[in-house]
Amino acid sequence: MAARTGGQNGKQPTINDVAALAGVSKKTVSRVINRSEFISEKTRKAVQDAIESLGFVPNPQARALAFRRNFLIALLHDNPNAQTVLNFQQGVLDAIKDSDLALLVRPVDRGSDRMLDDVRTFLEKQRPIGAMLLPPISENDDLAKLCEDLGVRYVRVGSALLDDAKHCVSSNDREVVAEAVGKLVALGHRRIGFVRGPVGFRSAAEREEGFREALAQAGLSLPDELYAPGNYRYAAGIEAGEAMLSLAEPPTAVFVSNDEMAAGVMSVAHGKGLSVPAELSIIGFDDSPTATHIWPALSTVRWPIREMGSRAARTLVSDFLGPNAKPADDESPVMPSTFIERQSVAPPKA
Amino acid sequence: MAARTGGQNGKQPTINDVAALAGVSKKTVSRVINRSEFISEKTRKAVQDAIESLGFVPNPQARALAFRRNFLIALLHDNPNAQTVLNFQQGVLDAIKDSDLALLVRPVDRGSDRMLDDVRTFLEKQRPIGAMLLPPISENDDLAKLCEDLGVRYVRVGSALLDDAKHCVSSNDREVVAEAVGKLVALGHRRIGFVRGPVGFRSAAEREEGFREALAQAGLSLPDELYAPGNYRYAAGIEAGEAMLSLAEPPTAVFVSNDEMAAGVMSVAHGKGLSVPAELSIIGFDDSPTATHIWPALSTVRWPIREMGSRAARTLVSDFLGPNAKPADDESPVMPSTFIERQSVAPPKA
DNA sequence: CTTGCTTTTGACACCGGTGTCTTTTAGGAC
DNA sequence: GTCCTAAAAGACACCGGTGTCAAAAGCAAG
Repeated sequence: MAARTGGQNGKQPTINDVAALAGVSKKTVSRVINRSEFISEKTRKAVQDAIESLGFVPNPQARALAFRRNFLIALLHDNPNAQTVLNFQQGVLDAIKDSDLALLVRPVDRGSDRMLDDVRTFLEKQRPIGAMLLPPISENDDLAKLCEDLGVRYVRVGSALLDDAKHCVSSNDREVVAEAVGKLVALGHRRIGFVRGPVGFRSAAEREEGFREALAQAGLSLPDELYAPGNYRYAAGIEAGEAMLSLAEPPTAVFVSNDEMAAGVMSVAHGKGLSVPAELSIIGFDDSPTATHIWPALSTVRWPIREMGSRAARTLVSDFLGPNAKPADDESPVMPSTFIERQSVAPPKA
Repeated sequence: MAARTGGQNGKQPTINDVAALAGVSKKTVSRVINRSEFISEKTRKAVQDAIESLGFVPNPQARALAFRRNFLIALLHDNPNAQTVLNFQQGVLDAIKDSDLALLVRPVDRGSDRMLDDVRTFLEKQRPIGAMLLPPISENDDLAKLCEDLGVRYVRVGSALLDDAKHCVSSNDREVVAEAVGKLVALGHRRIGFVRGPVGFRSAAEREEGFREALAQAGLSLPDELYAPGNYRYAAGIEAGEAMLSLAEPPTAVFVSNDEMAAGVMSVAHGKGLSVPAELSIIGFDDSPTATHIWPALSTVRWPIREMGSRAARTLVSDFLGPNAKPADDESPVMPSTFIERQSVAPPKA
């Protein structure tokens, strides 16, 4: 508990006040703040005391100006889903908690044709040290190039490596999807449906590849009628469910590329009086809140999203976070997703 | 499309460059940037051209320093639910889009006993112009007082007026809950259960009051066994559902204080083979994504959360947002919630 | 007590803007 | 043309820090 003199005379103390009180020059105070090594223990102590007793907090704007560098990092996203953004954000904050950094969050409208200009303006104005790009905009190479051009560091977060390791944090979706689908096969499922994510999304492609790998591994094929397009929205799940579950020979299990669509498929199953999981096993992806809010609870794949946030921040600005922050060079930027088994999967009936 | 000279020679142009190019003093350029009125049209034009051709963007840190004021507003929240935070945030951004302001998002750990100190440090360091407090932390008077003391403007967002209108944006939960429950009554329901939100949350109290108002209005009573405590979590919904639906005479309808718990109740109903809405009507609150992802889709109450975000920003910093931003004094800070009817409500069986 | 070196400290300019006050310019009345 | 006044523009200090480089202090060796 430092003595809080509060806003005495209504003004924040400045470095000059500290210098005066400690009987040193402001530069010396600056050295203490920035942990310069060329300072005697005695002086450091005196300055520290003065800082404490005044409740001095360095003005970040002044520092930013003098350093010609802003202690800000930006999180750019196009709301893949709210929980993901917030968890990621929390991970970032875990990482920068004890540093001087602050986090700027910036939604980006992927659809707009002014998107690049908007981001450019934002980056030019705020000049953050670095930017973290969440999927799906992390897949946009122009955006990465823009950061590069503007001298803003960047990290791209995705379901697979999108760039060299220095600019990437990713999960291993393909493997984990293959593993999950492998479990369906092991339970005896032979007719397994697939609901895809939106075209042009890397995450969707990765999940599909993982799915196909597992089928190939088991020597199974994917008939056209068991393959549905989708866009990660609930309505697409409904459509896919309607289509597949009306078939003469419906699938006994489905892998759906995200939880929201999986909820749609499940709702169709309920509507048709099909019991889940007895008559239809469903696996989703995301481990969104929805996964446990529907009935039966959905087996799904979880991204280590908070950890990815920390990792992304550390990759981006390890040099601002103290000695242990930097991920070792030989450490892979791939963070493992996990398959979560809940109640929506069972062996096929009969 | 301004000519983008890009990062020529690797540096951002400064106000001095603009001044030199336009053949005026930097103060004059400053006047143009800040739309001072004492400037001739001719000079303004010349300066504008210079700005355009250099692609000059004023350095916000330098401005902040000189103005002794930071062009930042902060959003403090304790993740009431992810979608809410993000929607609110979007509303704020709608409002500040064309201004010089930027948004800083800061999660706060309500549980921590260092919470106040953390926030204080944050505010002292960043010195935002103002802070927006989302529920439930908006209900914390100490936090509001802290902002006051630090000279940081604030706006508290809540389900009811928490402070004077200058510091408040709220919804009219009580009324709308009463209206929703009124509809249950109108359909013929007489045994209506209630699942409460966490003790100590204003939002929970408001919803309960609305519920009781509607019952009183209809001359109905609320027997103890139809009143369940809760905490806004799914598991609490499960518990409440187990308790009420095991009764000899279960309710024919339930009002649940948020969607997440409502999903829990619904899942118990499914588990017991009760058909929703035929045998049990359910109303939730929040209009979270979950509401439409469960089956049947949940009737619920929607906060005008994005609009509240815009409104909060405008109340906070109307003086930075141009002439039309200020909400008129006689305009109420109460924004209307709406009852959304979906498939989880029907007349009682028999 | 000097000398010579290293460590510590300080003076002063500077980062890129704005505030204040002064000077210049423009325009109208005489 | 001169004078006066208001509008426009500029000079210079300042916001609160850091960089640079020179000066002071500390210390061992001579």
